[in-house]
Amino acid sequence: MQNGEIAARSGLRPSAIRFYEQIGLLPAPAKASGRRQYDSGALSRLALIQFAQSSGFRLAEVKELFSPGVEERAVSARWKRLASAKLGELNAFIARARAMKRELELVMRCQCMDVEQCGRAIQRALEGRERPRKRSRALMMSR
Amino acid sequence: MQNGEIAARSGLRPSAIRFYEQIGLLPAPAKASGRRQYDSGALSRLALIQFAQSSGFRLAEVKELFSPGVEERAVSARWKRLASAKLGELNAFIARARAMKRELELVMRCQCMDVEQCGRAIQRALEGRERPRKRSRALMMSR
DNA sequence: CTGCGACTTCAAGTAAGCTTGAGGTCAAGC
DNA sequence: GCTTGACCTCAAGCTTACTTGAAGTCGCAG
Repeated sequence: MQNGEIAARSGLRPSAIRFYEQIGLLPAPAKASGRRQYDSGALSRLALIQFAQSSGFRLAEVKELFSPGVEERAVSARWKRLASAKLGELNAFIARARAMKRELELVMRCQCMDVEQCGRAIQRALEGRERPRKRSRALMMSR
Repeated sequence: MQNGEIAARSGLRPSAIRFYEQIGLLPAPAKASGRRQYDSGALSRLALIQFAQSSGFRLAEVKELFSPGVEERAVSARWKRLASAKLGELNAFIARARAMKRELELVMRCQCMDVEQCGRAIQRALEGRERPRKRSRALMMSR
């Protein structure tokens, strides 16, 4: 199986496969006349990568899942550590998303005619409330 | 009020203020001997920008809020259009986050000893399920 | 006069996860 | 022998919201 085929089977693009290899997420396979030759193990590994990603793990974390620490020989142990941290992140994340929803619902009742008026209204409403010192960067949405 | 002061009052950094001006989010103020001189209107505008951001709007969307289309002279009308779109995104977003939670809870029951075994297990579990053709990129978490 | 701090401009760097482009190689088919 | 298509490498680009760095300007205190 070479790059085009494993890409098609995994639903990724050949460039993504090469990228994973480049960052050390996928081991470099044997090559025949310059071309990568993959076996079904590589396909399983890609499935695992994709599953982990869809569960919210970043590639760096997936990499961590693949490379055991001293006392974490079992994959399940690594999964559990990573997953419980991620669950915490997700909860914070959902809470933040809900707070945004509440703000949006307030916005839906906006009566302001111009930006100046609206800016002053927001400013008054926020007065006294503590301002976050550092931008939260907690939540981003896709395009 | 010059850059340092409006930055301190808004909780932003001077560089951020200049950046907003650069991308056309904040109108260029008058300058005295090369330095920007802001009035309280600028501060209100920054408050509005920050509020919009905290509600999940990207800067490009905030910009749209500031520049009316043909039939949308009132800020409230623009807010409503943007906010209802954003509410939809947020809901999709929360749904995705919850799906991730379910996956993570599955992962917490993982018994696999090595990556190969785990990859195969995932692969079997996913067999038959349709694979997303295009990566969703729907959700990202902060560090 | 010198130093200081706050400001200026402009360009480049950051994170994440890839994609895209340029330019080259390889085996098969006609 | 030539084209085609799939692959290769390497570097750079994409997105968002800024920050950082280099180098210069400004007014004021001492």
